[in-house]
Amino acid sequence: MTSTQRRPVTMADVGAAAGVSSRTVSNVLSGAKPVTPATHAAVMAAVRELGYQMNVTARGLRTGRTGLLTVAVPALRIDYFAELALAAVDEAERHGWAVTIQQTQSDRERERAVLGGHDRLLSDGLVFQPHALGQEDRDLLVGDQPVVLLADHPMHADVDQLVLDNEGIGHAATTHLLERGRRRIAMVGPNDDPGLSTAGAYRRQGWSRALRSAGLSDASTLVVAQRWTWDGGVRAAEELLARGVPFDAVFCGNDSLALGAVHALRRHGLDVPGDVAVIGVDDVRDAARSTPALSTVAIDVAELAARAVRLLVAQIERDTSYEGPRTRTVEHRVVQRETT
Amino acid sequence: MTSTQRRPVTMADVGAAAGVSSRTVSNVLSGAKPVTPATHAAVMAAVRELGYQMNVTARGLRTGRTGLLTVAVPALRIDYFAELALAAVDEAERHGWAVTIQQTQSDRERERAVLGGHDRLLSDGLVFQPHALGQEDRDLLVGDQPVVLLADHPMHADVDQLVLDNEGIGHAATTHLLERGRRRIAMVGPNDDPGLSTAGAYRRQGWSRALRSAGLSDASTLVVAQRWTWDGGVRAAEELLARGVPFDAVFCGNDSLALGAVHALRRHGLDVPGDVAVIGVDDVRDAARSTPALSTVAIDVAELAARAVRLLVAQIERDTSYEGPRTRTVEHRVVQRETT
DNA sequence: CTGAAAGCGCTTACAG
DNA sequence: CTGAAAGCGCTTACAG
Repeated sequence: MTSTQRRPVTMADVGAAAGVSSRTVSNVLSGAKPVTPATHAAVMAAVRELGYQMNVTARGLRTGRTGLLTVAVPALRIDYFAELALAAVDEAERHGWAVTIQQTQSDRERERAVLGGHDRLLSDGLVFQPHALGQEDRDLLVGDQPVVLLADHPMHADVDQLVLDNEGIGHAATTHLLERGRRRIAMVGPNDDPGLSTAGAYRRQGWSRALRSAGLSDASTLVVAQRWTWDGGVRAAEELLARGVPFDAVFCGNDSLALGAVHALRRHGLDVPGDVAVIGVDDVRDAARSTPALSTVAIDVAELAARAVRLLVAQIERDTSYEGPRTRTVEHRVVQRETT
Repeated sequence: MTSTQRRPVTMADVGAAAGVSSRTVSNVLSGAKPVTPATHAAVMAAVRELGYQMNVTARGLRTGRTGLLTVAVPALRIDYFAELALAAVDEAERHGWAVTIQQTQSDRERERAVLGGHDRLLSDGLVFQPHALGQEDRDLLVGDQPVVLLADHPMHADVDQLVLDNEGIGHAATTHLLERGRRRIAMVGPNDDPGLSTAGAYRRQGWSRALRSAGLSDASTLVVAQRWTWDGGVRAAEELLARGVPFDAVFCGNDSLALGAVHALRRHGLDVPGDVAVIGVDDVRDAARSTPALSTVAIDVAELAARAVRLLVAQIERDTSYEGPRTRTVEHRVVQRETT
């Protein structure tokens, strides 16, 4: 007995059934060239009859397009990146593209591999949030692959990048706390690894500047959170409490940290914002949903992801609206809710 | 002036530079056949020299494998599906596969297209959570494409499926509320569209059975939530309050609904669980994080997604551990937190 | 408007 | 252990 595994139906098979060549089948299915109504009908009938499905890999080899976009982020465990990735999927679908998601785990080698690894990616373009990449890796950013960079600071003038004003974000958050009458404003976030977490470093600079402008100092209330997650926020708040240094507000590097910190502070019997005000950054979905609702410096992640996808698609399709590589600044705004 | 667009480097180019044929380059890079150390070194040097990157589309056409898995879910806006999709990405990466995510928006045509659309998908297999598919579509489930189904009820004996015991889940949740002394137990969830939300219909049956066993009736406290989202939960709770029918507990079809319901109940001055106990289903990440922490019937989504991916990979790779299509039941367990 | 043929860049039996 | 050649299933100049 031989295997019953049937050979997939090809365009040639459809053509044979319809009495035309595979070229005509291709023209009917792609709409690239006009065909007579009779031919069109015959081809479509054969397609249905044989249950033909186009081999998109073969089309991809021939056209150089796969219809796939890659979104590469540090880690999906972090709410911000999860929302970013999912919003990108959503927007891409709206434009007829599919998305594959890659996690780099903030590993430099993996980030380098995403940009120009051993294999050329199956996808036609890349939305990429680097984290561990250094100045030495700049050259990789301008490869043959269409790229839109989501970065903490400008990385390369010849690449499309959407850049956050992180110093401004830190300053805005801290200024908000000062305006609410707080004077002992702790910060949770910045990693001590100089190569990593540049967002944290810039946000910290903004925090320092706001404090200095108000004639305040800061050194004793900076807490390092190795991971910018909810659990990291819990641990950071506990460390802050354990130190015994008084504080009446906490500026957290992102909302995940802030939500974890609020949780931990309340578990320890503190009132938020009565005893301690807390503000985060990002405005992830949970920020508005949590009780008390979290004040934050909002970045519209969904809009950011959508912009990145639209920009990438324009670049790939050489849309007339595409005006070459640009560095664009992403908006942010303070959203006051219940924790400040 | 001609365009400076350079032709991509091919295996033949690498072979020419290394003084071997493309076949040998292929063998070196894939490791399919052994090569002498000298040849290996020469090829790798040429690869580095020329900056060669394999065209994976061409490899895909030849081998019939793309290294891509598709995960198709109703909508990423629903936390459960978002977690499912992201957990699948995570597990797939661990096995060396990439994932593309598709949203069907619970649209029957889109669900049919995912199974056997006009185009054969670029991916090698499918993890699929159907929602709008009916009995008439059963045949599509057994196409040429490797599939693992995540279903609300058994759909086809010849397909790998991981099935929830939804009646049991409804019964467990309601029994838990009864054990906590509740007697007027509302339910939020089931859609009135008979074709949709079979999960809700089965969970409702379990709720009814538990109430009947306790000698209680239910009819007046069933609320339909058109969308199983946080907003839907807010609206459902408000509708329940507006009716004026007394209730001391709410069983919600999922956690998103439950979290929204808790939020709305508290906004209306009710104490949870003092006045009203609330339980959901799924145990999404927010359930444990919210204040008060949400009691729920936990389904380990991450483990479910990981199991589905492992099963699919085994099926695709014809792993010896793969034992043919099976219907497996997914575990659930009541997790009591603060809302009950 | 349509056919016959070349070619996209790989992998893999066929020889040696 | 390696080379020369066929072929995966499409699209697209080249003819007619």
